[in-house]
Amino acid sequence: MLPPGEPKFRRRPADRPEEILAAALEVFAERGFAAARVEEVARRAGVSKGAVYLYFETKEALFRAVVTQSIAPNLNQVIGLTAVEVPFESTVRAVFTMISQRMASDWRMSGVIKLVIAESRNQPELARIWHEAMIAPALGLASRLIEAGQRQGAVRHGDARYFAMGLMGPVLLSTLWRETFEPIGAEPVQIDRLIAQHVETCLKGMRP
Amino acid sequence: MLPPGEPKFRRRPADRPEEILAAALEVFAERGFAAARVEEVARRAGVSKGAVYLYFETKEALFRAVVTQSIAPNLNQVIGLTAVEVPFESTVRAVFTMISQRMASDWRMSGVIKLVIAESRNQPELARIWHEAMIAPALGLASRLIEAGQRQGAVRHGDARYFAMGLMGPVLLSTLWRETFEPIGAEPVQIDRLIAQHVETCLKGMRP
Amino acid sequence: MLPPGEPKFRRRPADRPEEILAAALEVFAERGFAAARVEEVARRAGVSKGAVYLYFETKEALFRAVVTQSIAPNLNQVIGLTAVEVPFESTVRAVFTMISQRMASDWRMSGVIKLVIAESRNQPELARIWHEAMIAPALGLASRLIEAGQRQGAVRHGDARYFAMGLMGPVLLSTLWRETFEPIGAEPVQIDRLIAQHVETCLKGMRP
Amino acid sequence: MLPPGEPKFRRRPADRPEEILAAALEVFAERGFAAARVEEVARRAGVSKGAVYLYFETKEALFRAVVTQSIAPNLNQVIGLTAVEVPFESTVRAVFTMISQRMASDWRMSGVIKLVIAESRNQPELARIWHEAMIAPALGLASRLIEAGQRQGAVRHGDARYFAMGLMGPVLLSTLWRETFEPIGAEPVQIDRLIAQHVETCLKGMRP
DNA sequence: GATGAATGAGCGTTCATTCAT
DNA sequence: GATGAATGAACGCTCATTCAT
Repeated sequence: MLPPGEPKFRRRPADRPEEILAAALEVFAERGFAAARVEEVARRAGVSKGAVYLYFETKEALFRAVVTQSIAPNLNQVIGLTAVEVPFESTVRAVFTMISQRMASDWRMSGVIKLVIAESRNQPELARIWHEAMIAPALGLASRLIEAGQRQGAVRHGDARYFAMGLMGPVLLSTLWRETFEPIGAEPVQIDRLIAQHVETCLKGMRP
Repeated sequence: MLPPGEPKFRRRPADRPEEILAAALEVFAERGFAAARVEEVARRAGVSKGAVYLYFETKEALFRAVVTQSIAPNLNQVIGLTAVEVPFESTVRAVFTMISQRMASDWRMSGVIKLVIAESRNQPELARIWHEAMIAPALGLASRLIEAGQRQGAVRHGDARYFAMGLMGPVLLSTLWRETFEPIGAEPVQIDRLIAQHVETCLKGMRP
Repeated sequence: MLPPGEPKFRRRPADRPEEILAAALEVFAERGFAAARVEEVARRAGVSKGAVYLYFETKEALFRAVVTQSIAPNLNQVIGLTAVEVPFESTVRAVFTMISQRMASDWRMSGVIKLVIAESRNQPELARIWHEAMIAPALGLASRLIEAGQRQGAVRHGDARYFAMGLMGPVLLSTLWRETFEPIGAEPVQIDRLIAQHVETCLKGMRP
Repeated sequence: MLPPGEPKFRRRPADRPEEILAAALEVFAERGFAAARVEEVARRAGVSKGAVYLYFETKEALFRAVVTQSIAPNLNQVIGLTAVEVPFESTVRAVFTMISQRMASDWRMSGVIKLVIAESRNQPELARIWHEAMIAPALGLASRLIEAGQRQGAVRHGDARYFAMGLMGPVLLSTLWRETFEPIGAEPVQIDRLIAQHVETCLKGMRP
């Protein structure tokens, strides 16, 4: 009874939007917003060009969805750590171990970070959302952690926000390194080893 | 350099390429390569659209020129420091003081860095050029400096390249912060202060 | 006609084509052929988009059906008047009273007239059908009536077809007025009063 | 010195917009707004698709320009007649002689009238503009003329606006006849003869 | 050299039509 | 029969590039 050959249409389950989002993240991360072609997103998602528009109003809406959906899963993980009450240095090690594991395993984050940076002028609303939902909370959490360390006498005098940025900077560097220079043949960075070494350096350097 | 008596508002054709490059950097940094319009570059350079094509074969050639011309001035300055032979920590402080001053004063570098990151997949040749001409030499220089420090017993055991990235990471972070989040109202970062604090933290943390 | 006991809100499949045609006339009259969307027709008919294609091969076939089905009911009514043999002026008054009542009550005719006019170049076959089935018979009927009046000495010398058009013109004008200018706030026309006054004027003006 | 073959570009004088408008009127009148293709307008104007967008922002703006530019020349001509003070019947004859000549010679008016009618729901602003700039003034002028005739005892009792519509109706009918039914082979209407006969009929029928 | 009107390939988006369910 | 997700041709609009002036 099955007709020979491939059926022209195939009804798929409700995960179509996710498949399109995944394909869109790939294409946007590779090409940037303007150079990405909707048809290419559709091709990688295994659907026709028109199907993309069944789920997303415009190319820009698709882009927004790509960026905003990247926030939730990471946010929860970071928030989870605030509850734990442990000595300062152990907490910093735990947070950055988690971050480096996420960065190493979740290839999607690197792409989104690059997109937010690259498109911030064209889509300031996305930069704002990312700042408010991801950057500011994470930076605030780290700053408060450091300030607590300073009050406990575990951390020397200094701007807590700059200490936090000093810890985070190499995370960003290694992420963008992987996105930018590894594809053209630069020596790979082992993110977990880089971060582990850097965290120890900073912890020692931040002691009174 | 200007012939005396020449009124300075008189545009001399010989300046055209530089003016176009400056305008192009502005527009590319704001919009990215694909979303940048040649006509907008021409407008900001005060020339006609056709004039851009008198000096640059294509939009892509213009982009390549923007990125490659940004290398030379910075490269010389870094190379200059290798000649000087001073104690390890003083050299690190001197290098990063210079870097933070350049980053704070030369708004063009931030834009180019962002462009190289954003367009690395579309224009891998540019990422390669930047890596070979800027990143690898600078990283190699820093690594060799640190290795020398380790041989002198001034720096503890550890991967020299990761120490260098640990030092550089916050420079990149603050640069992209200024490009990405300050325009949407995020709290500004004082790059020189951040870097100064971070360098002291790392120097202390890198001691044996 | 309805079987007794059948609840009237129960949609019977046999009504589908009529419901679709009614919805299609609405949408085509509002938007014109090209701007009308099949999905909107389906929505107003309370069926799915696919259902339209169960009854009509293509959008164009649906449009043809809308236009051609509008012919029959009116044709019978006009033809009915030819049988009656009454004095000239009474017949003219009777015909135009009927026309003005139809025009005032049957909002569908106005829409179809507008469609035939608007789409005559894209669908010349429809203009031809309408001309052959509606316009030419009606105009021929009126012309023969007037020629009879002229032979009886009740109507002055002149082109009978132009007299007929002189009588019909304001009917068309008021119909299109209602379609075109009343929706944007122009003063409404009372079609029956306009036609009554105009018929008297023409009858008097056509006397020898 | 002339290169053989056709030059790829040819700079034309400042009448480009008019050429495009003329071509656009043709295409819109034939196809309606939605079915008209910008590329076809460009082809008939002898320019490329992109050139249309040098002079008109969007297809809709082009359509608006087509409709609004049709108003001015006719308006002046009608207004000119209000100044003249002549006996009632002579004035009516003069006005309609002028109208029939315009309609017979200026093929553009018929197309625009059809467009305004057909697109009034999609582009109500245009129907409003046409009503305010053409229809209402002309109808008001005719009504005032007839009311003056009534005060002079030259016109019998009756609604002046309906008398005016009675006079104008056949003008619209014959115009749309030419647009709609003559292209499909219907017998042509000699607009000037129809109107001349109709005006005499109405004038006689409007006498007290 | 310099200009900017003109070109036309390319892409976002729509929607008539199809067909697996 | 009915549905509506899916398709893909078509078309509006943009903008890098060209070239007559």
